[in-house]
Amino acid sequence: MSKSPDPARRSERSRQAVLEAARELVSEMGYAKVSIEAIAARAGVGKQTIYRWWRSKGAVIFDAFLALSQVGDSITLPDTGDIEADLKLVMRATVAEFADPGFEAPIRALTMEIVNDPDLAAQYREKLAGPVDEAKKARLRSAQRAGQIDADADLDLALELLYAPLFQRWLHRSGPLTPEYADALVDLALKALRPA
Amino acid sequence: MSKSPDPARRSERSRQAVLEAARELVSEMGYAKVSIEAIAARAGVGKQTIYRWWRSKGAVIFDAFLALSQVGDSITLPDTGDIEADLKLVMRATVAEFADPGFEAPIRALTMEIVNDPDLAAQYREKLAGPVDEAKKARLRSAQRAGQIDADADLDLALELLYAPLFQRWLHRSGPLTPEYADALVDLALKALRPA
Amino acid sequence: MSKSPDPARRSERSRQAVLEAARELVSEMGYAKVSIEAIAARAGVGKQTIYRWWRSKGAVIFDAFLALSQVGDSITLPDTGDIEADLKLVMRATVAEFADPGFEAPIRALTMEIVNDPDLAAQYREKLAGPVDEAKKARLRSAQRAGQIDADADLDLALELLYAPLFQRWLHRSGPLTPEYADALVDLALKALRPA
Amino acid sequence: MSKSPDPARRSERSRQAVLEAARELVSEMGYAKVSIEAIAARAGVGKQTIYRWWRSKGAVIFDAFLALSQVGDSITLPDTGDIEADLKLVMRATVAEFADPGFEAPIRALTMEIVNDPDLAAQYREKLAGPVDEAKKARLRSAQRAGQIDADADLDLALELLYAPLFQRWLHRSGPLTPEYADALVDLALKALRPA
DNA sequence: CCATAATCGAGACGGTACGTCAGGTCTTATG
DNA sequence: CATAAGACCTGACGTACCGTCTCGATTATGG
Repeated sequence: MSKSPDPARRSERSRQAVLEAARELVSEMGYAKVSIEAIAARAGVGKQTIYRWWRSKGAVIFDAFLALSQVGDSITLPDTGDIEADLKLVMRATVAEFADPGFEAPIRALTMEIVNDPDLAAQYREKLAGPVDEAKKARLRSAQRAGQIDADADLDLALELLYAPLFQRWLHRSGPLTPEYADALVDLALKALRPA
Repeated sequence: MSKSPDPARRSERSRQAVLEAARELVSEMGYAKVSIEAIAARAGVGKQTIYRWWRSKGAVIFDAFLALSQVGDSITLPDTGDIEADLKLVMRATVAEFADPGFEAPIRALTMEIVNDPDLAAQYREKLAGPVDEAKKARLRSAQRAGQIDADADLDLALELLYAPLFQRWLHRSGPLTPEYADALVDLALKALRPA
Repeated sequence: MSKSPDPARRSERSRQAVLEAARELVSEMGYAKVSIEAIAARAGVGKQTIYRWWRSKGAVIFDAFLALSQVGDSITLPDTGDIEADLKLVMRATVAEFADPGFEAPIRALTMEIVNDPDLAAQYREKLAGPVDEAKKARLRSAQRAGQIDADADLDLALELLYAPLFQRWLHRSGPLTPEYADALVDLALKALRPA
Repeated sequence: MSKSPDPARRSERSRQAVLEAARELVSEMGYAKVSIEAIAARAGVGKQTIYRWWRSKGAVIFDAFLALSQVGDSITLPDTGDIEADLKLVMRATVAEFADPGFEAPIRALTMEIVNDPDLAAQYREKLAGPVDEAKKARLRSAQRAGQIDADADLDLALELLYAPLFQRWLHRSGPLTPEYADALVDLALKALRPA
């Protein structure tokens, strides 16, 4: 009765080939210039096989990089007891990641999809951002317990305060992304979150 | 010597028609589904006329909304002397603007272009974000003079602290955009910017 | 190894639709004004389907009329034993055909292609002119056996002597095409071919 | 009141430049690929100047080669008293001309125009073919007077008999164009024209 | 241990849009 | 006022992909 394909019969070989081809092509020519046709050709796969298992080009590429960054069962951020030092470490790492030209294409590709497609945005929040944010909030909660951060602080807002400026600067290319920037951002955010 | 078209001979009528058609079409069907072909048809203009004066679909649409939001010679933010009240007013307005479904399509369209095209990103910063940011920084400077904000604060960073969280929440649809959110954001940011 | 399309997968329905559309359009508006775009539209076929199977507009139109005039396995000209009467009959028919306004457009279209494209000229000779000429030469050979024509005559040249004047007069519109003209031409040619 | 341009004001310099450019371009890239735009550019002339003075691309190109082959006030064919020898001489020359690859492009260009455009065909007959044919007929008339050709022969038909086979063979590329062919053709035609 | 049904690769199909070329008209400024 | 220049609208070009649709040729159970 159902018309949806039977996942049990899905060819894992084809799935992997498609995702890998997608990753390669996005890296080589940028998100916009990648076509389903090209992915199928590179993967040695029929177009129908892609259409059978993915809703759109965006979904394929999204999956491709999702699978890549798939986080383990649980992530934990460093916790030395010094929230400032720990955050600066993490933020400097994040800055470095964004500055890496190899990450440029895929992250922008992911972002494009998220801007356009609410479904993918939800999937992104659930599968990628969510777990990471949970880990970050866990570290902030630890800082709250240690009295380094206001116990009443809204941690979602706190995360935005820390990460959104960095993300926006990268997205709009509105300024340099340096370790100093990361430090300054942490300093400022922590000032905002300081216990009353 | 040059082979680029002579701007003196440009038809203002055609230029306006194209920009208006672009605006209409983006509003009606969303950025992704708009084609240069459709813009030309709607504007009653030859495709070549578009290609003569714009580099890409993105450039046209960008121009269309740029022209729309083209700010007057100078923008000034309200300055009642109370930075908190003034910022909350402005931020609530910004939140309202982002929440307005009528703005959704064009702003996402603009954002898409900026993500993809460094040239347009630069143009965006120069023509749109720049002047607005200057006005915002002017208000912050006034608050610095009034001793409401740390005199040593990096105002670029301060702006990011205020606006980036809002922008990211909208972009990723990661939370509600309410007046309360605006207030909370201002409170937090001002705490970070408070004089030492 | 080859990248050319697989003829086995070719859609006969599409092929027929294209050829018919081509014939109709040439008849309606003349060769020069027919476009591949129009043929595709009329045939309810994608442009690519035409480009996949034909090299050029000329090739399509050529095929269209080739298919139309496709001769059966063998053609035989009348043979009453009187070469003069038989030839006059055939030549009068040919004259009538050329004078028929309904044949004008397609024949001129075919001729245009032949003038420009050596490949199509070869195809024309092989598929259309060749078989017909063979039939004509068979009749002349019969006349040779009957002693009505010089046994040593070069039959290719003989055919040219008979048909080229008619064709040129039609092509250049340099004179009337009447039954009398046909008769006069036969008389003259037969005089040239008379046994020594 | 009239809208047609005043020929008196026509720029001879422009006219020459256009015709020369047309000739060059046809020789370089073949009739079909020449555009009015290219002719104008090469001639250093505004497109309008071409449209003002010529009806179509065909008319320009036609004019270009017409001007080139413009025959002097009168042409005369050799007349040694031996019609066979004289005709063979002329026909061999004609064969050579047709076989010359340098003549190929322009003659085919002219022919294309004539096939399609009755007006140009008329012009061709009047300005080019006509005078030449008159000269040929004059030679045949001389042969009639000398008793080498039937006095009652229709000279128009006689010309066709001589030249059409050659022309058709060239047009359809249906056989080699050699001096021997010229001779054979003359022999055959003269046999047809022999006095009774 | 096959039978049979879904998936697979391939790629033709009807389409839409691309970015380019040229057609023929119109405007502008020179001479 | 004809000209060189070239922008304009139009329409066709030939190409790239879209998403759908057959085709055999594998698979991979489940009867």
